[in-house]
Amino acid sequence: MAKDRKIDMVILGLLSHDDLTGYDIKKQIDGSIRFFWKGSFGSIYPALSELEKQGSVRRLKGNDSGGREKIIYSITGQGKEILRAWVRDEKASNDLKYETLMKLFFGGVESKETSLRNIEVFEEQIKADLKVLQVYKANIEKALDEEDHVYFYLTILFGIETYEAYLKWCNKARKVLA
Amino acid sequence: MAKDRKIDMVILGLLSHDDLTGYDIKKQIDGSIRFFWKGSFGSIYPALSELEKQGSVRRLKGNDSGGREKIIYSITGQGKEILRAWVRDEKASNDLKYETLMKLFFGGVESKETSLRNIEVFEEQIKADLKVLQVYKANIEKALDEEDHVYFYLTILFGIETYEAYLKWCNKARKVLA
DNA sequence: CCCTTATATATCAAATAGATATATCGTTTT
DNA sequence: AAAACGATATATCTATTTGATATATAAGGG
Repeated sequence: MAKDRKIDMVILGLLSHDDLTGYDIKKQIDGSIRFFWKGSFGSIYPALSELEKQGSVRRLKGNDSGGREKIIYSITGQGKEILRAWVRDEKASNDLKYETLMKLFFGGVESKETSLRNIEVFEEQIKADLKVLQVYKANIEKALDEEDHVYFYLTILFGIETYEAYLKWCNKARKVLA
Repeated sequence: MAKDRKIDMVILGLLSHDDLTGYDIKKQIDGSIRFFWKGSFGSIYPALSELEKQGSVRRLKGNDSGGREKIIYSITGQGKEILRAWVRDEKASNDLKYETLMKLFFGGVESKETSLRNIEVFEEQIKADLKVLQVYKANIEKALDEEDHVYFYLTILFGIETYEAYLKWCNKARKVLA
C-alpha cells in the first residue's frame, strides 16, 4: 500500500457532496460504500490532518454550541482537482480478501461438515446484506432523476448482482460437497 | 488488522500440502488463490520466521546444490493443529477493496465518458481473468476424484460465478449511464 | 561474454485495521 | 435528581500488510 492513500479519495469524494466531520465520514462509509470499501478511524483522522496540511481540505468553524469539539471539513478547489484526476486515471486495484474462501480452499484438513458450516455462515451474512441493498435500491429508484443518484445506483446494482452470484454459488458448493 | 495474521493461515495451508520455500509460497498464491486472496514477499518472509520461532513450521535442509540459498519449510504437528482450529472457527472477514466501484461512486465529478471508460477497463480485466479460471476449471474437472481437488474446484466455481456477475453488471451499468 | 529473465531472500517506508482512551451529550432508568 | 447507558466525536497506538527496492545466483539467448 506504500504509495497513494486511497482513503484520501474516499474522504475527498464524500466531501465533494457535503461538509463533514471525521465521524460523519466514518458513518457514510459504513452506510453506503461498505459493500465495496471500508475505512477505519485510524486511517480517517490522520488522513484529514494530512489533507488539511496539503490544502486539499479546510477546517470550517467548529464548536459553536460549546459541546464536545467538532471539526467540520470542507473540500477546496485543489482537493476537487485531485479527486477529478484520480477518477480520470484508468488504473484501479480491485482486491478481495475472502477469508471464507480461504477456509474452504484449505477445507481438506477438516471434516466436510466444517466446510458446509462455513458456507452456511457466509450465506447468512450475504442474505442479510442483500436485504439492506434491496431497500437502498427501492429508495433510490424513486429519486433517479437527480444526476448524482445514478452513480450511487450503479454501485448498489453491483452489490446486488454480486451477492446474488454468491448465493447461487453457495447452493452449487453444497451440492459439490454432498 | 492488529490481531491475527491471516498470512499465517495461507502459509500453513499451503505447507499442509507440500514443503515449500517462501518464493514457492508466493508463486502458489499468485497462481491459485489470487482470485480471493493476495500475499506479498514483505508479509511472507517475516511470517515464516515468526512461524518457525513459534514451532508451527520447521526449516528443512536447504542449499544442497550450492546455488542461491534456499530455505525449504515444512509444517509441524502444532502448525497443523493451528490451521485446523482456524478452519473450524466460524468467524471470517470478507472484505472487498474495489477501486473501480469507488471511482464510479464518485463519477459525478467527471464526465459520463470517464465513467464508461472506467467500466470498460474493469471489464477487460475481468474477461482476461475469467478465461484463466475457465482453463483451471476444465483441467480440474478431469481430476475431481482426488479428495483435495474438490476444495480447489469450489473456489474456482466461486471465481467464475462472481466474474460472470461482474460482466452482467458492466452491461447493465452501461445502459443505466446511457 | 553480456543481457535478460527467473529464482530466491530480505528489508524498508507508508498505509491500514482494529483496538482502546478520552470526553460530551441526550435519553432512560432508578 | 442521580446514575447508567448509548450515541457522538476526536485521537492515538500497535500490529499487519503492501509495494518498492536491494541483493545475489542460475539459465538461456544472441
